[in-house]
Amino acid sequence: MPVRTKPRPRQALRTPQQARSRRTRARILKAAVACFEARGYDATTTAAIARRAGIGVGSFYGYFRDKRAILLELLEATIQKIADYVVQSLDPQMWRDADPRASVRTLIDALFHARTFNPGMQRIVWERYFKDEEFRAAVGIIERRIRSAMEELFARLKADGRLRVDDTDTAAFVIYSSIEWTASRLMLGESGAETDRTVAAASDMVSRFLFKRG
Amino acid sequence: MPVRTKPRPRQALRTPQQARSRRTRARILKAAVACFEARGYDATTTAAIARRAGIGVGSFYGYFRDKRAILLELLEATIQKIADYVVQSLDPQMWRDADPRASVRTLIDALFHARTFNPGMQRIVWERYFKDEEFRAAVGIIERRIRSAMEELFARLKADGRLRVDDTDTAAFVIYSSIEWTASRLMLGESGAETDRTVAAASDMVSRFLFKRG
Amino acid sequence: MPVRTKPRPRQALRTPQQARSRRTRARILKAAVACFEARGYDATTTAAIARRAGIGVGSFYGYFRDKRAILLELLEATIQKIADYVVQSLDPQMWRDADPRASVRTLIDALFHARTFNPGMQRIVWERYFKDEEFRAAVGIIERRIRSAMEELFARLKADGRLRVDDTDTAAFVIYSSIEWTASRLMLGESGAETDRTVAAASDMVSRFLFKRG
Amino acid sequence: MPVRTKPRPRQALRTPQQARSRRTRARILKAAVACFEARGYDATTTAAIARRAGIGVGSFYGYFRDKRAILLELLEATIQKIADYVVQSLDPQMWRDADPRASVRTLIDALFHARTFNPGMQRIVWERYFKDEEFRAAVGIIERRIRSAMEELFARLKADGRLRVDDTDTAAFVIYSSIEWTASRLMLGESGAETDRTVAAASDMVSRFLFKRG
DNA sequence: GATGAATGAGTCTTCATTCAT
DNA sequence: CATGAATGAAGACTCATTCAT
Repeated sequence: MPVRTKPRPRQALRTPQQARSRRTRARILKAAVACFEARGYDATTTAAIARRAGIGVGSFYGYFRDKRAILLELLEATIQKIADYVVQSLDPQMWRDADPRASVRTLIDALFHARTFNPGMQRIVWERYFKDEEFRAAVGIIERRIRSAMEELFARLKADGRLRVDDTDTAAFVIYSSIEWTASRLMLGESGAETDRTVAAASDMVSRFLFKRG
Repeated sequence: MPVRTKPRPRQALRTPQQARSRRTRARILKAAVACFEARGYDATTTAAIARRAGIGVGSFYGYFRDKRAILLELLEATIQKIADYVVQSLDPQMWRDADPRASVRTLIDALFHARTFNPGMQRIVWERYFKDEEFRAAVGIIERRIRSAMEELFARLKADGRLRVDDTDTAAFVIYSSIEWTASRLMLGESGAETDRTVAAASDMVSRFLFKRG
Repeated sequence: MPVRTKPRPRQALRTPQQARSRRTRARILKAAVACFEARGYDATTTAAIARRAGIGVGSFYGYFRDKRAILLELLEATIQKIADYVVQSLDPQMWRDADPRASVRTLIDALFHARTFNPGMQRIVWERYFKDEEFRAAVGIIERRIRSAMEELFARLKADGRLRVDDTDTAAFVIYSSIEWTASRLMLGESGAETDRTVAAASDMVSRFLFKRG
Repeated sequence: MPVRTKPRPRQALRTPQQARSRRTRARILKAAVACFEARGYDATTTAAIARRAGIGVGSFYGYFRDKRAILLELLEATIQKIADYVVQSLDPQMWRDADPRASVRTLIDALFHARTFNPGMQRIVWERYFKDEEFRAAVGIIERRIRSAMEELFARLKADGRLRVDDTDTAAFVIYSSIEWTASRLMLGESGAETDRTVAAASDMVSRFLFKRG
């Protein structure tokens, strides 16, 4: 890149309205994910993504700022979904009415299931998580929403005298991080554990943690 | 960053016997860790490590195959220590004699404490974990040893009728992964949780999971 | 270039102390000038400079930040020399003692001669002048020093009643710019004028401008 | 910026006869000038011109071979005007009849004024001048016409014994180049000089150069 | 043993130009 | 005719690794 005195405004991204353009955009996303999964994020070059998408290198830059933008977009597209999905299972009404064990099981199921929304991305997001503040922030949004919902729920249950734990905020953190990683490990393989039995054990652990008759 | 697929033939490593040589080696290790912590693993160049260690770039290669070897060595040096340290807290004799809650607390303490053996390396190891099979393998050694010890312990306790859980192997995995990540998150900051309260909560969770009167 | 969250410090430039290194540096400079002259500044690639210097691309960057740095260095190295050289010919003592026509001729000679200090660079510096603020600034230093000296000299001569012009500062600017470009055009060729006759004419023009009996 | 050595075969240009087409052409020219002024010639992309002109990139090529063609066209459109305008002020009849000082003043005024025909293009043309032979040639046409007229005029005046200078051709060159650059510097700013005083000084310089009683 | 200059393959990124719609 | 998506050659720059001194 030639040294510029005045930084030139980055060339505008294509804003795809036409059908062909949208299809190309989708092809790039798909190709990128495939490359990321196959060789990891860092080892994937823009050229490789373009080749796999069957387009020229230059076209790539018409749609995305760089490969990081793809990952960020994919992540941000799932953030809402994941958080919404899990928060559903933290509905106070449900927890009041239903059997505590069943409610916990529903929550744990949701937390595990949320990991499967974008299975191929799991490892990639983790690969990025420790290197990229923006990624941590994006993932942090999910965590904040879910932990907040847990904290609120636990506070109510505690006020109703239905909870065994006192320090509900810390409990929310411990439960969240425990399940987050247990579920991730399962998805990433190499854990030597089975999904059903893991979900069951995790449910037991959490419900006994929270409830006397858990 | 050029990602090398095929390793090239390399010059033989010096095996340092002399005092000065050993000191240089130590300086490189220290410099590398400092660089890794400061800028992350990938962003650290061999030149930067050498500069910080006060040696020439060429000399670096006399001591280490590459920067990856440094991390691997640092990791491998801690593997034994960590595993040994945690396994101590899984001594069946102790668990039979002591109060279950106290035993669990000792285990949780050990698992949290083990993370502090090489605090600056935490993030770096995680950064590497998802990208490098050999790293996962090294970390896996710790896990396997600890989970094995847990499985054995739990099996005995179960045989003695002192355990609430049935599926002891899965319980071992769930407990291990839960605490691993909870402790990591704490070390890495940004969790918004306090150490003491987190350890206490984690202990409660695990002991209630395992024992009727936990 | 991968997108970095934190900008990495630019790799340090080699500071050549050893003989070989100094020779390489000189080779690069020479090669760069040759390339610039042959194809122009913009059309010269770092690779071309490196090839001509008989070194690898990477080596180039060990010595210079980019090709712009070369030009700037060459320019800055001449700035002092040129300004000093011309300012000499503006010594008030000399102008008081000597014949006005002779003094003017000495000045014009100096201004023309200064252009020959780095003949190959003339066109390149001009090529850059209009595109690069830093270049204009560097060239501006020469101008400011010379015009200042002229202004001071003219003010004194005027005070002595020896000058025909009133607005001495504007006179200094007009003389400076006139000779600057006339000399440049001569060096760049295609003017269809001869050096000796041009210098003579310019001298006449300036001395008649300044002095009654010029 | 890729510097093309060999021009590729190109699609035929549209020859606009229709009103709309001519309007589009004008819009492109206007947009190009605006871009050139704003960012410089080299930093202006065809896409930027097209965007500013409100047309598609592809359409651009229907009207101009490339951005260079635009500049060349703009220049060539002014060449006649500038030369004609200045040559007017070199009319021998006028110089014979009028006061020499007034004639010179008229010439200098014309030379300065000619620079203002296309003020925004000044810097751009200079930016191009040293890089592009065809540009130098185009600008050279102006110079040749004006210098020829000057040479002829001076020769006559000399024959009439009204001129102080002997080497009239060289005088024409020196005067032309002097005023060209002095006027340009003024237009480009950063000279620290005022227009009126500069024109006055330049007039004095030239008239004293040419005439005894200048 | 130590040094650091030299290397060049490998990445990213831009942009003039074409051409299917 | 207009459009703008697609192209890919070309250029800048980095950094792990070697090797002559």
